[in-house]
Amino acid sequence: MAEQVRVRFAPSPTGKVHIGNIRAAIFNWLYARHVGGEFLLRVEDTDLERSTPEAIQTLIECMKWLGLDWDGEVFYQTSQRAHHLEVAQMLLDKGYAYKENKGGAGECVIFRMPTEGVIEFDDLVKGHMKKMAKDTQDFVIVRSDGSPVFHLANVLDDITQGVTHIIRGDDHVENTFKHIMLFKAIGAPVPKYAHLPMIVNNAGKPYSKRDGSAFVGEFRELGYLADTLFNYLALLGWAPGDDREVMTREEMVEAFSFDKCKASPARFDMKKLTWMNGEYIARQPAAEYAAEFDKRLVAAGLPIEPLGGNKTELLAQIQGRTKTYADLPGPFACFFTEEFPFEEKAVASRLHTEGMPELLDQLADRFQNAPVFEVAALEADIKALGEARGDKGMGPLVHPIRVAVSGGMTGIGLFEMLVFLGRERTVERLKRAAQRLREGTL
RNA sequence: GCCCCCAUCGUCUAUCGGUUAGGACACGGGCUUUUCAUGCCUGUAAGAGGAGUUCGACUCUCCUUGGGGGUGCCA
Repeated sequence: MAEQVRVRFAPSPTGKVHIGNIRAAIFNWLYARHVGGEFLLRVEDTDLERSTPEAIQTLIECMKWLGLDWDGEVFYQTSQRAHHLEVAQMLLDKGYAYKENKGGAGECVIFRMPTEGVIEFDDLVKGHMKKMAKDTQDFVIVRSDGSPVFHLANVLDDITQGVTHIIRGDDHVENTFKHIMLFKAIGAPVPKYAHLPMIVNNAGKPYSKRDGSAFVGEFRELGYLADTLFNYLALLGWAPGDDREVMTREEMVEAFSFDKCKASPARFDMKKLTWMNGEYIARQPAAEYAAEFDKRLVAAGLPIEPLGGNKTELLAQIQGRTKTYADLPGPFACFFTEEFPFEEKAVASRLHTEGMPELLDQLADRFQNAPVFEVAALEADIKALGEARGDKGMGPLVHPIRVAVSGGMTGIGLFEMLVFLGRERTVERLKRAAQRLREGTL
């Protein structure tokens, strides 16, 4: 009977959750779900300075937001202090560790590393790893102030939690040689290890907050979906082996394996993340999208009902054009208020031309007298007018109308836009723009 | 300095000795439509360098170079 797989995510709560860290959580989760094992959450809160209840709360919120559900109760490292110290004493008694007054700070407990032979292990992603014992050094396991050090606490907790696979960042490879000796000294089985490559910036250096958004919360605020971030991060250092990229959780769980993990660092590409977010937004249920849209309207101080037209139909037009929620309401503010902003560049390039006020007035009249105010009819009419004027395409008419009516150069299809706004409002906005151009206030 | 690891388009990656080295993002061109988008078609673009093993190397071995990690009474 195969042993039950048990993995863990063991962050120290620092208030913010770094993407490199959460990616380790994602890989742990993916592996646990793939093999039907358990995914545990251990909070390494031994740094009393930084481990505040708020920091722990933030961590848990990020986990929940990303759908990284863990099994069992949250395990707090501080609860194990007595046990850590007990084992340290045992190690001392058995001669695996010794006391020393290093640098005069008082006596600390130091673990003895071997001086001969090799220490080796098979990393699930990096392959066979080995180190000569002579290249290792003894290390402190209990500080002179009596507190257990990371190495001791981490290993001991993994033993008491019954962790079978340790999946963590590449920066821990060197620690592994120490930890293996600790497991052996304690007489516990050595778990399997999988070290994930680091996420780096454009310069190939570790990705930090200086490179842009580096914390989970920031991506959330910027309007990225949890599913997007999860999917994108899963693809940094792992690929299913075929050409799939946008995948469901189930597909990722099914396809996950360590031998498809890369051993080299991966760069974080904001552009691809944004593209993927657009894919996820386009696939969102309309109601969910509408709820997010409303949040952004409220945040912008706008009413949640459009000035005219059917909101559901309007959002259906906008949804497929949304890359991130941070873009909202942006160019779509014109559907909700008369106080929409005019983009300076758009005005300069499309409206500040000879005879524009007259043209806008002419168009206003034309719309006023159009027999029907519908997409197809309006499009045919403008096309006809353009041809009569000898224009090349509809651009010379469409661009000015768009800017006059919406303030910008992007948005939904122009004629759909006009119909949503309605005849009256369209005519009024065209005339107002013409007037402001004459006054020089636009 | 010493130790460990890594190396395919600009980026993320596929390839597990024999391929016109594939896909995606980004970028360029075209069509739908010289309106915003989408969609579709399409172009540019890669095995760091050098030895070796082999009938045959991106793939295996070694060296060089480049990059990353570690070298705390941090985690």
